[in-house]
Amino acid sequence: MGSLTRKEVEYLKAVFDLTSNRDLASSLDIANNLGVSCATASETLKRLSEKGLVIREPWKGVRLSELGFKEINKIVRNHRVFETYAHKVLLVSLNEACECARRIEMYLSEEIVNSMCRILGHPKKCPHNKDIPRGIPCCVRE
Amino acid sequence: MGSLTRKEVEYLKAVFDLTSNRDLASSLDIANNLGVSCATASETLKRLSEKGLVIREPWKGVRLSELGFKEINKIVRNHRVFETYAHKVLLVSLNEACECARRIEMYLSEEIVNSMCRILGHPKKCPHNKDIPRGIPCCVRE
DNA sequence: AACCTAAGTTAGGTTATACCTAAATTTAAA
DNA sequence: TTTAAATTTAGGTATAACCTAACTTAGGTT
Repeated sequence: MGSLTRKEVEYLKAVFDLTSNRDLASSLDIANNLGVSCATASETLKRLSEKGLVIREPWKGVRLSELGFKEINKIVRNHRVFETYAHKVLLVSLNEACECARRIEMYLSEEIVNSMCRILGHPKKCPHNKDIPRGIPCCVRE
Repeated sequence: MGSLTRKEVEYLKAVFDLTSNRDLASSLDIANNLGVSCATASETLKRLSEKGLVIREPWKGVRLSELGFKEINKIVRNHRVFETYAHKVLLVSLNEACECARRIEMYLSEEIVNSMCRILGHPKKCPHNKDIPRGIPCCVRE
């Protein structure tokens, strides 16, 4: 429905990162990750669970819902494709590329990102050596 | 100081456009342009004048301050360079390019835009045939 | 010169995001 | 079983954006 705010994206990214090992991300971990109080984190996560983006197990932690994963995976793809393109093709410093990617990641369109991805030859890793999520049907046939 | 909000950028763009002919843009013109009430426009313009981005002549209208012009000119350049690049190099439809440009224009960095501009050969016009503000020292020597 | 009317502004209210501290509450470990 | 740490709730603040209704001003008409 209503699209995500910048902060909500930050929270989802934190959940995404923190649950790469473990099953659940705790409010405290997320609070530390984002530099806010535990109460604020808890509150925002509650809102995100009401929007259906995370699954909350009260007093335990949160994980991404299917919808939440789809959303944030797309944004992570946007970030990593863009920063790779900016660094490799536009010849901008990696730092600069990453900073700009962070600001625009949630506003980039699939068409533009897929086009950059194609030009780059569908890279599997960003310059930080992190995985670039596959685009379907950009990198992979349906 | 505090950077611009998206809405503030919209207001500055409206002032930019509306004052291309005339000296002052009225609250009503801006309100119509943005689809808000006159009261809301007046209020926001007051805030922008407190931030030093527009010069307000109460009961008459507003114009961009030097700072406001510098800010919005940069954003307009970002928009037009990006949309040109997306259309010409990334081969995305003009509509798509413009839409995405609108969303990211205020977050693009100078380095990235200058790099796109260089690759395009420092074009003077965007695909809508509007002027692309010169980058200094990108398009023009200082 | 007084007087309308349209344009512009102010006053007061609403909603939403995003933060906080302090006070509960729950879980789990000693 | 007690207690400490983690978590949540309650209650509060600030800011951005919007609104309607009431008021003010400027400028053209008589």
